[in-house]
Amino acid sequence: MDVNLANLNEQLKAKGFSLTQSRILVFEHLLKHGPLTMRDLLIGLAGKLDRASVYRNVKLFEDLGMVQRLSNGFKYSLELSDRLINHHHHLVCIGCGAIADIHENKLEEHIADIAKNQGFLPKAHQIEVRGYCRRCRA
Amino acid sequence: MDVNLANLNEQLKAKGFSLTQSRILVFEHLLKHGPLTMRDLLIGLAGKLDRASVYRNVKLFEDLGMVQRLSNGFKYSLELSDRLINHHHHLVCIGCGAIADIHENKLEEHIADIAKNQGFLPKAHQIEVRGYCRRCRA
DNA sequence: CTCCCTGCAAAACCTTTGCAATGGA
DNA sequence: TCCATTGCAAAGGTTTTGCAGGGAG
Repeated sequence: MDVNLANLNEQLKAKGFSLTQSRILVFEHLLKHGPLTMRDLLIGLAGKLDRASVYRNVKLFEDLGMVQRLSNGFKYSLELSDRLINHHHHLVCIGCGAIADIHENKLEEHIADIAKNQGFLPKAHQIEVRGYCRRCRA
Repeated sequence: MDVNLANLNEQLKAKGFSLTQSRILVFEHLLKHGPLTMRDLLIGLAGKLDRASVYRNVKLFEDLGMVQRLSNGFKYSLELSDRLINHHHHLVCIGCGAIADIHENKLEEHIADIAKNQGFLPKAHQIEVRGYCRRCRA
């Protein structure tokens, strides 16, 4: 069994849920296609799985902390959570659309500190910086 | 006229739109109640204004850059934009949906520095921290 | 064999749109 | 007055739910 599917199985069993074909399909689709809107996820799984089951399983995965919802402009996307993929943020160029990653531990700590100072228990966060990349700033 | 209403009027007139009772109601509701879900905005204005007009005017305000959407899981909240109120970010409670503001100049500088270090000219950014507020962390 | 899980269909929401009437400048 | 704007009603989308049958353990 694939290491990631093993992970899914482990998470489900730990809470008394079953490893079903439906759940494998949803999980593998997210694993393969990265951040997806619910709409694209439904389209991608159409014919293999009922809409209701997609919604129910996405909700379950979220409750288990295996899937997170990201803001993506005004839309929302689903992706496997930080526990399963590398956590990072993005610099998005308004000029050419290029996307660069941000990996900054100090920034992560900074945000965690601010949340704690307000009595908040942070679970996830997202940062998006929009601007011009080196080539487009001229 | 209230200084904020004057601002609304100015923004509308600059693009050839009218200052109507409906628009005043929507604007004042957002000004008074801070970040609101569309649902709460509709409820708050029920009886004074038709749903369709709320949607149409929120959309207009967004186009004019006077209102911005905040992600809140799969939902979203609306608030007056940075041009009208101070620039800030949000702590969103997964438990009860409460939204608290973050005002941290050091964080702003930190993000600007990271962008610059990658040759990036930042124009805008958004940060969202999701977790549990003091009351919900129990 | 026993429930949990799924598909189906309908219900419940949420958002947009067409049109005639109204009201702002 | 003139045309943007509104309310109404209906359509179009999205998400949730009840229930009976099917699959995992």
